Amino acid sequence: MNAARRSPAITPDASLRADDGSPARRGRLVQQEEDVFMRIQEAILDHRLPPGTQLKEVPLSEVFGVTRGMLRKVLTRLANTKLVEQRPNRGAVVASPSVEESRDLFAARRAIEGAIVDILSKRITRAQVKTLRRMIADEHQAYARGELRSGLKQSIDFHRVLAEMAGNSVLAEFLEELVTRTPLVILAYKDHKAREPGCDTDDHGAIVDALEAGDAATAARVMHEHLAELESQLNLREDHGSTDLAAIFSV
Amino acid sequence: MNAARRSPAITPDASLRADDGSPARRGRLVQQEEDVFMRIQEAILDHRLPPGTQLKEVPLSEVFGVTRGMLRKVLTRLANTKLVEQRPNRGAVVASPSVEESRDLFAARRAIEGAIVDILSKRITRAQVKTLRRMIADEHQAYARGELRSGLKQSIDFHRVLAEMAGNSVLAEFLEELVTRTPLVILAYKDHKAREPGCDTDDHGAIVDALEAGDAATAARVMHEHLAELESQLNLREDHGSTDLAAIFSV
DNA sequence: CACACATCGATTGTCAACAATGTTAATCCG
DNA sequence: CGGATTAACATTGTTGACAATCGATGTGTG
Repeated sequence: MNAARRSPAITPDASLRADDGSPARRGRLVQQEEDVFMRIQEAILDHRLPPGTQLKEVPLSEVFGVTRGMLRKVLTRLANTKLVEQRPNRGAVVASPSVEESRDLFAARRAIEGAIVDILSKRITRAQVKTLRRMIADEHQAYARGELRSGLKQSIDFHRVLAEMAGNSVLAEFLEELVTRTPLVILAYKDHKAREPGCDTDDHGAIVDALEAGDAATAARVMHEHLAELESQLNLREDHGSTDLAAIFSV
Repeated sequence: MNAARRSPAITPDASLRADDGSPARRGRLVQQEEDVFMRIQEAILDHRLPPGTQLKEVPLSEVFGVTRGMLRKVLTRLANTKLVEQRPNRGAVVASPSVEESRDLFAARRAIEGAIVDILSKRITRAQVKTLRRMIADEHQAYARGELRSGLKQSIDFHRVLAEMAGNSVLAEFLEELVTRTPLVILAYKDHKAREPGCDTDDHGAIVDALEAGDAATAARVMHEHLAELESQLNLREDHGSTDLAAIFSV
């Protein structure tokens, strides 16, 4: 079910090195695992490790200075969140989300975030509104200064915080996974002819307005539109998925 | 965040044995892992391994005739679906869902299954309606014959199939997790004074009716009510969670 | 020359011994 | 005798060596 965009089997030595070779290890082996997990995750989400890249265990473990077993655990964790795909006996590769999967992801986000704002509209506090408003202001500032990357990160955090505030840990965890997967989908399918995808409208502000007013229906509607717009900025036409030989050789 | 209902550290030798000691192993080591996974999962969902039970690696691996490493992987997988809790350096125990977690779970199911019926109402086929109707009939028969366990299992399958039919793999996977966790919650919190919780109303039929009619709103509403009723049959009052000493010693 | 088959190197998967940590029980003061 | 300290044990966590598998390359044959 994965888009068959296969990148060459990069051995990413130069790409994401930098580990203190110092053997200053305490009981923080778990810390170390977390660190490796985050580093690889970030590399994937930045497309420093593009979809399809083979993640070989030995080179990677050497780069990070951890044992192969540890790295293996990290790869499994990344597979759990669908950022990498583990093929039995054939190693792990960076996931290539298919169009269908990407659409499903956005549909799922609509469902879950719709529920989140619905819940939140009934229990949001003054302080929370204030926090959200400040986040939006910061976000706008970042965009205004042209700091696209920072702005995007803050946009994402807005959605995360919304989920936390709703106080439903189950939904929050699900959304966390979806929000993490979103950048991979965006980078994989962003339409180069269109403008940079992102939450640089004022939908966030409108959502907070509705939440403050306790207007669940409006909040949900704006959230839906917001996500639909984000999705619409992507180039999610079918083909991609099935290596279309005819098209490739322009027959 | 877990209900502190701690059961004695059962070493479940007699409880779930039975493994072919025959060394008829082929390349099916992964099969074996799946088998152990399912066996433990079923034991948990049946409350043969009640919440709080310690799952020690050596005894369990011996019972199933697998290596400790294999069992360890299984425990991690079970922890991923929240059926067991892994405490660093202190082993794994069967999860004790808290009241809050249980409520969140039902709220999440409402959100996700609401979205599922909404999607499905727009694309359901004749054949699918027929399949669902047959499932409902079978389910009713089971209940009518007093086969409670079978009926419950079929009720659950109904929800699963609905998710599959909607064709959104992301939502389907989320729901799969929630549906799996539900029996644990039910068994942990079922109100012994009330009647056996389950889907033995005809809500399922009403949902299919609405789906067939393409009436998304009604389908979603009935689904909501259906889940709300199931939740209401549980004894989800606060306390449970924080070992209430005063109550225990009736001070 | 195309295709099936065998061999070799590279890579992943498994295991059993070892290390680290937590838990329990005994011991030693105060 | 209560409470802390420490020693012995039980349990989990990690590692490096070994085994199984895959993919590529080369070879033989119709």
